[in-house]
Amino acid sequence: MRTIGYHHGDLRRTVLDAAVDAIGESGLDGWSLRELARRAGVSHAAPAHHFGDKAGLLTALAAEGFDLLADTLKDAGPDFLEAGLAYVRFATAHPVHFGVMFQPKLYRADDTAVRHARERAGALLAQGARAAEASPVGSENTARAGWSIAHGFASLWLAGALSVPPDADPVEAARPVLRRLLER
Amino acid sequence: MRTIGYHHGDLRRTVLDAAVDAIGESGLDGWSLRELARRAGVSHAAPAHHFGDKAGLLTALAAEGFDLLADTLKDAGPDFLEAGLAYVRFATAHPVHFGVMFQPKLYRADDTAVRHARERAGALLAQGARAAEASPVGSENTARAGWSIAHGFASLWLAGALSVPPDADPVEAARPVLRRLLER
DNA sequence: TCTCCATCTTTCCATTGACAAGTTCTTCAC
DNA sequence: GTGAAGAACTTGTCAATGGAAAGATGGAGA
Repeated sequence: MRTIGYHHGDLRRTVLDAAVDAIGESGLDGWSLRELARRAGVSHAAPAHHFGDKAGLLTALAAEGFDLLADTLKDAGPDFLEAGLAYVRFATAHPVHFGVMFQPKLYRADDTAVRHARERAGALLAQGARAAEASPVGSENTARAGWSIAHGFASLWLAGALSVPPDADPVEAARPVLRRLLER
Repeated sequence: MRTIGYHHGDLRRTVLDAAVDAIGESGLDGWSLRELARRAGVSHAAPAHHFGDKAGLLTALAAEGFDLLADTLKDAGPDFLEAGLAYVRFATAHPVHFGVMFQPKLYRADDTAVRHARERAGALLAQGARAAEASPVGSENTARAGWSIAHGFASLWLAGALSVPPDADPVEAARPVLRRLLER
């Protein structure tokens, strides 16, 4: 990989990383394509070649996010609780991706790469739900409950809405909360 | 209320409503202060007098959102399930407010009006959690579980992530899901 | 009636997103 | 090894935007 000269070498990756940094620092509307180009040391129009426009860049981020989520869920295995904790682990490890993924108006949700990655993650989520509920009766609601509680906890954590010690581990904080859904 | 002449009469309210419309149509970055001013029939700098800047307008929206949420929770009473359903009802009835409220980087979360409204809503939420769990042991996790599942369901519903009939009622769809947390 | 001040307008500038056209480099067929 | 084709990037441009500054308007109270 070269980093000097007319051809950057890995501009697509560099701009995506810069976007994650910039959005992480300043929020979903505190960044510009031109700023990313400056950070990457290229001209202001270079990112457009790879992503088209802002929505195109966010589309790439969303696709990458669903893929990372699927990877995390796959590593966690089919256990219901572990899948939920993996979901929280992904969201807190990749907060920018997570934030973009579930704001479909910001990107092209019907993009092929996004659809494939989202379906892969969805299949792994459904697998975790089937592990918890053997009977098919009501299994859809069980799946939605598990997805909801994991998604909700992650969202509230990232929004800073939960009053927790500053150095707390989100996954360990989530464990007793997600358990509430299983044990009673 | 007048709508012509130098003084608009109720520009603040008008611009807030226009912002809700615009964000609802085009998403959180598909709107501009100048567009809102045009919709309201005033000069492009008029909104700045009431809100300062974009973050100021979103701050007003967030404060209004937490107030509306508190109102909805108050109407629902202290029952745990009803509070959760009220949470979903608020989120789906005011999706733009809900979306802004939990993206604190977009506005000034330490604003006085926002803080007061958020604390009022938080107190009502905590009251619903106490109703479910008499013993103080683990009640914090119960509260977080309830908030998480309601927040998660609402977020996923608004993101279009749940596969449901197009005319389905979100509150009725949420009922069996939230029940999973109570009955087992 | 006079004065103060909230409300709104006009003017201005740096920044941005997006497009068009041109330049540099790489790759691959022959 | 060479030359054509295309990918990667640059330069130039334009309308739109956010935000600030300074001025105009009119309502409300003394």
